[in-house]
Amino acid sequence: MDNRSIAQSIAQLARMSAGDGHVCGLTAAQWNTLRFFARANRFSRTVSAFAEFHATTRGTASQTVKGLVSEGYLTRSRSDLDGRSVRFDLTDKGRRALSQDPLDALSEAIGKLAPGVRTQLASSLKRLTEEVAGSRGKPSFGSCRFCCHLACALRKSGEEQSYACDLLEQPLAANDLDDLCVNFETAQSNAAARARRNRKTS
Amino acid sequence: MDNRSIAQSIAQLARMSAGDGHVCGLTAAQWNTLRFFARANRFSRTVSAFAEFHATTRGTASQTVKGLVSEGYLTRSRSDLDGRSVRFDLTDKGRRALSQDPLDALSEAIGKLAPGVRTQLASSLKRLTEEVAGSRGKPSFGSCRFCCHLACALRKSGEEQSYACDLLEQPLAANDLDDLCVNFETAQSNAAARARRNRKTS
DNA sequence: AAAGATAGTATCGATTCGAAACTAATTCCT
DNA sequence: AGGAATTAGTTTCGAATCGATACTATCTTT
Repeated sequence: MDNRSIAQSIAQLARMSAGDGHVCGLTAAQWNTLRFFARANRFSRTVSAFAEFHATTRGTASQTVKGLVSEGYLTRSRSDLDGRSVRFDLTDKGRRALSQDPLDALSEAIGKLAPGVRTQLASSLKRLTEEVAGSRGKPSFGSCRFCCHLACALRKSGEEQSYACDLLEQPLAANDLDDLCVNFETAQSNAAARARRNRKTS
Repeated sequence: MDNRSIAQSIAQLARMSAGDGHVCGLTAAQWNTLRFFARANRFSRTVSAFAEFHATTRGTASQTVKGLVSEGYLTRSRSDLDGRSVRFDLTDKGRRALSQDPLDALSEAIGKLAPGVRTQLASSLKRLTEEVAGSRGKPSFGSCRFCCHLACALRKSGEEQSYACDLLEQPLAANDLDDLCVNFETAQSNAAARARRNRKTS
């Protein structure tokens, strides 16, 4: 099986699963949007971040989000840190809808793989995502847990660890660590970016 | 990393690669169509087979194909076996276009994986495709090489092997064996279908 | 304080898609 | 053999999607 066939089978799998049109009254674009806002952390639940993730324009993303807000799947709230910024959060209706996500057929199939095979698959996909994203100069969206901006500190009192984002200088809860973030960067890509900056200012 | 995240990263990878809009003047739908007609065998290069593969309707598929024919990427020819059937084949222009396929970024990334990892990935994807296709009662599209309808025979004269499709009763060349076919069936799914038929007629 | 960048929204036209209606050829069923 | 049911492909129509562009508001830089 050659590389091109494997690439196509990834595309094929995504197409079959992504909800062929309308399931539960939601379109494919709307499902993708709900999924994103369910997995993104509080810094990333914005129109811009979603547009980048979904590889579309902000205008299109804004429309899709607007539709979901008016149908009660998302709530809209302005940020108090940045007056331009708006954050969108899933409502209960949104969460309930996601429990019928057509993509679950794929999730379940993945669950049936042997544990070792599953882990191997996850790491291959992560690798491929970084590679492809890198080759077109886009950020690759990952979780804080593997991000170079994650700062850990042991609290004086007790054994508890506390986490924070070094870039945004904001605290992070332990169960925030696996959410997607726009600002995700690996140690490598960060070093590369730093080098680029230095070259420019010199 | 949970199953749902893995499922989403497959979707994400496909989206990033599938050509975000227009590359070389072709839309995402058109790229998918060209890819299919490049890989499908002569029994499967039809509107219906493509519609099924691409999880869309025959009407939509017909439109996309018509566009590619009028732009010179595909040729249209009626079948002489079945008066209803029409076969579409890639032109040189079509083949040339495919050499700039945006999906190649993913193919190349796959090529950089270690051989063992790559093989493991391919087999996981095959497994997942069958699983998901099975769960919604759709055929899963595979190559003759692994199909239960492949019949082999050793020619009397010489060591040469000859191949044929048992279902369509048509000869197959050696380099047809890796092309996609609508009629693909594994031994298991064939047995299941046979059992279903027997139950009905009894 | 002015210039520029960034977040989000609104509008327009082109494209896409799915549903349904339609033609033509083939197969199934007595 | 002859009519009903299927199947292959096309066409048409309306809804949804998307990208480009222009626009407002806020923040940042100088």
